[in-house]
Amino acid sequence: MSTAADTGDTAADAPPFRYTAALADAIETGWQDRWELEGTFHTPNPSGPLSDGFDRVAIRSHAYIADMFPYPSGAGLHVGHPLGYIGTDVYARYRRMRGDNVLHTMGFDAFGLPAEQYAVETGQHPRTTTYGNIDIYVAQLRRLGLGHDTRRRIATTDPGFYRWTQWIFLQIFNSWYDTEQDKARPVAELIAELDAGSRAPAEGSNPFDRPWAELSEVQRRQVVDNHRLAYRSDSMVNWAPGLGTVLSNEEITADGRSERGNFPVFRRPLAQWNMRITAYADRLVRDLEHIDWPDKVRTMQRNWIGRSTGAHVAFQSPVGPLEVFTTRPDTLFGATYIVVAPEHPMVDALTTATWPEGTAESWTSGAATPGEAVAAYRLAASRRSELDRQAGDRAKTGAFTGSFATNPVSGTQIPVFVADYVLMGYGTGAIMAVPGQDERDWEFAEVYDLPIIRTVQPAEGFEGKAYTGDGPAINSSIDGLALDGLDVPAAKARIIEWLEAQGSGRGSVTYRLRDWLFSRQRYWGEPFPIVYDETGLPIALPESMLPVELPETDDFSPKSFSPEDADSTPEPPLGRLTDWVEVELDLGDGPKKYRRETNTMPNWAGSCWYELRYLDPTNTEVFVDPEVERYWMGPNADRPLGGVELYVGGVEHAVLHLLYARFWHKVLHDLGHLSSSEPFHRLVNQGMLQLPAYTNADGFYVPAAEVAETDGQFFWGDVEVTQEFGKIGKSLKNVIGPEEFIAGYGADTFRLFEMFSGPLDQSRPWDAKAIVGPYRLLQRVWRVVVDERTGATHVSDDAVPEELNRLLHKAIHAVRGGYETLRFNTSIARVTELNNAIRQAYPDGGAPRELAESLVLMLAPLAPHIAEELWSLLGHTSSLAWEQFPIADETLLVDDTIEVPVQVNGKVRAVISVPSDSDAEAMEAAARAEPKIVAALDGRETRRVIAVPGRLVNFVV
RNA sequence: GGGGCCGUAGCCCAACGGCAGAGGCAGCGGCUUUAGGUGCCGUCCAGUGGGGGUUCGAAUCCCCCCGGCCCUACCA
Repeated sequence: MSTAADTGDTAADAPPFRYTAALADAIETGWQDRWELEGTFHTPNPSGPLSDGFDRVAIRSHAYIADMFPYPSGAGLHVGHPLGYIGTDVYARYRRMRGDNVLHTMGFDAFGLPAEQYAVETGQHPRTTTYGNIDIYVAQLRRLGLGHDTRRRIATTDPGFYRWTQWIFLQIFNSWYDTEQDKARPVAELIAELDAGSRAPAEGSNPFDRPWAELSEVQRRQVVDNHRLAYRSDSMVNWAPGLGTVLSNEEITADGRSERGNFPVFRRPLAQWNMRITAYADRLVRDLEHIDWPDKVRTMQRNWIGRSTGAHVAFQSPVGPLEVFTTRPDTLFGATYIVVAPEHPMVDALTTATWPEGTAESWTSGAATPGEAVAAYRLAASRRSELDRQAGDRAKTGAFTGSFATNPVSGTQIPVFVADYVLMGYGTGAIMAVPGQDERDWEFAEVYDLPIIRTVQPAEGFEGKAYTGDGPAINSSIDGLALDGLDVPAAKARIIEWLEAQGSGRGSVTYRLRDWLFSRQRYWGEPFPIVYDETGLPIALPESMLPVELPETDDFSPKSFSPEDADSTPEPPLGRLTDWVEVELDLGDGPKKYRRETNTMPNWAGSCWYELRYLDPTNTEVFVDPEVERYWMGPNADRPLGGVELYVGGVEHAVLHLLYARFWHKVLHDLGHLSSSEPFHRLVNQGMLQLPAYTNADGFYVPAAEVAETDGQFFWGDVEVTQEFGKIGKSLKNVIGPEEFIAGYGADTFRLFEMFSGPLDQSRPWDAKAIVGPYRLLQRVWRVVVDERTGATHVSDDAVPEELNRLLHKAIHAVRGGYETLRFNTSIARVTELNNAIRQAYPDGGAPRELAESLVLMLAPLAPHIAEELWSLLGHTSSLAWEQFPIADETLLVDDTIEVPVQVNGKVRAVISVPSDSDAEAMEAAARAEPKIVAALDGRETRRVIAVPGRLVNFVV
């Protein structure tokens, strides 16, 4: 690895005032101190506590530029992290110099499992490790010279922050989704309408057999709870007894074990908090049209939400109607059996006491009764995680329930199976199986020897099994319903019409998206602002009791069980704190005993709204002042739904964080707290750096830091190893931090290097040796202003010569273009080009001040410290952060004469010089006068002439 | 299985549909140096992964194929 010594700038022979790593270090830390002292990056709000100095910027336009905030892990930053942070910083600094009031800061996403697990291992409190890590991050970010408004820095673990996370939870808890107005409304309005009789409880929300007016107080509370956007329900969760906690699907490996600890994970129902994100499914899809995000991410969100249209169809069974969802109601005639998920509520009822007469042996799974077969199957299924069940190419398995249901069109009795390829969480948890038109059903039908009926004529030459394509319907007509001959869409429309007329089905829309499981049995998270009374129903704490602080304890480990103990029940750590859990409160009707909610929120909670708190971090009255929110994030012509102007982060958050944050934002918007209805207008995913990693002959990775290169070959000790490039991470043993580069070359060089190797959104290999390029650039820029031998500033007051002046203004134009489009690599190239020209014209110093100053200003967003230093050496007393970025003189962008190619049949035959304002006729005339063209045309007739002013002339013969 | 992105000098990357090269790394030659290194100057280097199409003109737009990367996956 390179160090300062490697760069060769030893004191002995380098000129004393050369720009070296040591000088860079002094300049950088000096300016970092000064920026902090002067509050250079303190951004004024239009009103409220942070509005000091707003008059100075009131007439400016404004821009809010943000990064996805980091989780402060113990490992610190590696070279991949700052790519986005530097990118937004360069852009933010550019926008400020372009004349905008720019809001740019960074906080920490600090709740979460790693801190808790580390704490459990070491016995240190998670708060200690978390805030210790934050200190390390803050120092690292500062050393990179990021121009953050540090007054706005928040951590999601700060009580002053999570007080508002809890407040937002209460907003969500206290609202319901009005499908008529298509927005969330306060629960109080719902109750008023129910009381007034102007509204009936929503479908499925009233489990009691009586109307609202006749319900008891407690029953009414239950009905209202069933409307809430945050609600409790028994849901299937991933329970890892060995870890003592439930896990999200993302925390489970493909073979159904916990990612951490590799413990078995079991599916079991537990009372959990959920967020009704499904109510927003349509809007979350629709509004993707109006935000400026990569197509890829929008597609991922659309797929995740998975809106599909089809029909619900009721099949009569011995124990009542069995409802299925299908996207292919047109294939109903081909439905030869039914499959229900193992967790389906009707499984017990459907399971018969004995095998029906004549049941084939292959259907009984060798069990004596259907009850035995189904029980065994359900047990096996519960031991597989949902992810595992979804993992493809597993052989189909199932169990026959003993029951038959009636196909509503054909009247056929078809068997009902339980199988785990049907998921309880999607649709109704039951499907009509149509092996003729569905590959999975075909597979299952082969295993159980079930009938297969084609209801769509396969295309000519089709030789596969299930046919999923379009084609005319066949075998699909009875009296009063003729589908035969119709294509798929027409058949769908016709059958839905028929089903609706018969009352045995209806057209419907279903989503893949499920409600968001919102509680965790962990210590290091936000407590819920919820208590329970003697009814066991949740009660929201009043705002005045926020925050509900995470109670102090040394006993923060989750209780763990024998890893195989599937029947154990999680015990949240907070549940052990009896003094905290059992509480006497006066919630308006005198002091009473209550029990606190002991789950905590998932670590996504804080990241759902932190970008709003940056706006108004010190406000103790509201989570964000509406006027401040409107100023920074309100909708305008460019951002029709409002939101952060530019948000940069990794594509790994394409779905979860960005979907959850959009959801909360929309709820808050509906409730009137926000003018914007989307949190992030423009999203850019920074590319991933690929670092060299090395494998030995056995294919194992060896620590990249210990590998040395000799004559193009790589060695780990004596062992020759093979180089490859891959994602930075522990598994490839190729993690490398920014510190060593900063020590060896300075932060400015590091920033340039990170920005120079390619456009921000492009992944690329990291070639550490190439950092000398940007280093040399800064040394050369330095020499334009400073005499290396004397340290004197050696610019002149001469006028800029014509040629250089044109080059300068072209550079300004191009550099701006690079900044505007986040292609900083091209800005750097144009700065380099200009600098090379200046140094060629003035090899011994004496460059005109105007040139030098423009050069420094153009470099400032990328390499702010050296730019500040040079700006100061050029005699300026204040920071250049707020200086005007150079503006190109349009008239200097075009030369008086230009060279244009002349083509004959598209092949370049000559280059001619013409006045740049020549019109097509003049260009053609000039081209025809060119001897080479005369020769090339050779007297032939020109059939067509294309002359594009300023571009080219093309003769077609 | 589905979806997306990307293939331009040895390498990283530029190029409103209009002369393929802005910039850098590496290499080579020279100056500097006791030497190595640094610094400076100069120089070398591809016809755009392959095939087809649209066009006066294609790296750029369209189709197919190859290669690489990323995401997602029994969603009825």
